[in-house]
Amino acid sequence: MPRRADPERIAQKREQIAVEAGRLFAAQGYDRTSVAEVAKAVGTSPASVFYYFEDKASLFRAVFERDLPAAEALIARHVEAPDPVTAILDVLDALARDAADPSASGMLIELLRRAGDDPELLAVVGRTANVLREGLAALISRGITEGAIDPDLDATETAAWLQAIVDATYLNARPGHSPHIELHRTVLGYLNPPQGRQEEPNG
Amino acid sequence: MPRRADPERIAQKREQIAVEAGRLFAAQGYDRTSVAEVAKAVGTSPASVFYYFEDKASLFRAVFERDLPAAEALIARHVEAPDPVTAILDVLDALARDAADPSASGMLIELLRRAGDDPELLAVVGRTANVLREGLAALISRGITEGAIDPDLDATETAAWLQAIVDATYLNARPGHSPHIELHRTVLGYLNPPQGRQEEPNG
DNA sequence: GTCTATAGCACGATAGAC
DNA sequence: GTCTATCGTGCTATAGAC
Repeated sequence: MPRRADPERIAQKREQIAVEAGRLFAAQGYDRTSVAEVAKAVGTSPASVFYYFEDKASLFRAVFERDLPAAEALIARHVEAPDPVTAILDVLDALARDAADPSASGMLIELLRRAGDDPELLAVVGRTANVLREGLAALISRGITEGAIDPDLDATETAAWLQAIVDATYLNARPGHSPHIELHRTVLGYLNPPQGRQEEPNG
Repeated sequence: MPRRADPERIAQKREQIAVEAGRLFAAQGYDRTSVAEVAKAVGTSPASVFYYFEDKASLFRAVFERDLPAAEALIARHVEAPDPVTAILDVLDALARDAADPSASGMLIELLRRAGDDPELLAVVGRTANVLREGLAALISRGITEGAIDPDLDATETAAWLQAIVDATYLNARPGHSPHIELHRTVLGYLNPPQGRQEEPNG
C-alpha cells in the first residue's frame, strides 16, 4: 500500500531491483542479461525498472555502490588493530570470502570488463578500491615501522599488489576450494623481511 | 592472384582475419565488436568473414588456438633446465610479458568472460592451461626433490596458483609498470621452504 | 571467393493510458 | 507508479548475383 511519495519505499524498491539485477549480471553477464529479464525477476515491467534507474548502465553501477560503506567499515574495524600483519590478513580474508562462489567470480569479471567502458562505474569502484588501498597501505607502513614487514617495500604499491592477489583468488575459484591457505602463505611470503631469501644481505 | 583452391592462401586469410579480430576484441570487447567492424578492418565484407569462420564465436576462439603450440614450446624450452626454480621464474616471466599492455588485460577479461558461455572455447584454453600447469608442476616436483621448494606444497595445486598470480599481474597492469619484481618476490616467497616463516618447526 | 542486400531477431528505451 | 505496446536501432547470419 504505497501512501504518498514515501521516499523510503522508493529506496527499498531500488534496492530490490538492484539485488535481483546483481544476481542475473553475475550469472549471465551484463550484455546477456536484458532489462526485461531483470524486470521479470522482480515481478514488474521493463518500464518500471527504467522508472527507478536512468538506464541499464546505472542499474549495473548500483550493484557496486553498496560496497563503499562496507569497505570503509572493514578498514575502520582493523586499522587500529594491535598487530598490523594479522590485521592485513584479516582484511584480505574478508575480501576473499566470496571467492569460492563462482557467481562472485563472474561479477568480478563483468566489473573489470565494464569499468573500461563506463567512466562513472570506474569512479564508483575506484572510490572503494582507494579506501581499501589506503587502509592496507597504512597497516603496511605500521608493519614496516614495527619491523614485521620488509622496509624495502613501498606501502602503496604493495597494497595495490595485495588487492590484485585477492582478485587472483577469485579467478582461481573452484568449488569446495578455500583460498585462505594460499592467500596467507602468499602474503606472508611477500611481506616478510628477507630472512633467508637472499644469502647476502647488503652491507 | 588466387589460383586454384590454394589451401595456403586460405590459411593466410584466416590468420589475417583472426589477427585483426583479436585486436578489436581486446580493445572493445567481444559483444561490442561487430563482425562488420572486423570485416572493415580487414578490408572485406561481413559475408567474407563468415566464409572463413563458421560464426562469431569460432572467430574469437581462433585467437586463442595459436596459444597452444606456443605454450608447448615454452615448456619444452625450460622443462630440462638445470635449476627448476629459475626455470619456473622464466616461464612465469614469459607468461607475464604482455601484462603491461592494457589491451592484453582486456583480452584476458574477455576470455574469462566468454569461457563461461562457450564450452568449446573453454576446451581450447583448457588445453593450453593444462600444458602450462603440468609443465610447471613437473618443475615444482623437481624443486621439491632437490630441496629448493617446500615439500609441504602440492605440485599441481601450486602450479594452478602460480598461473592465477600471473593473471593477477594482468589485472594490476598500469602503464610503465613492470610486474617482474613483484612476481619474482611473490613466487619465491611462496615456494621457499619455511626458513623463518614459522618459529616452531613441527617435531 | 567476394560482394550487396536483407532477412530475422533481440534489445534499450519511450509514449501514453490508467 | 505501473502497465502495454512499440519505436528505432544494431546485430548475426544468409541469399543470391557475379
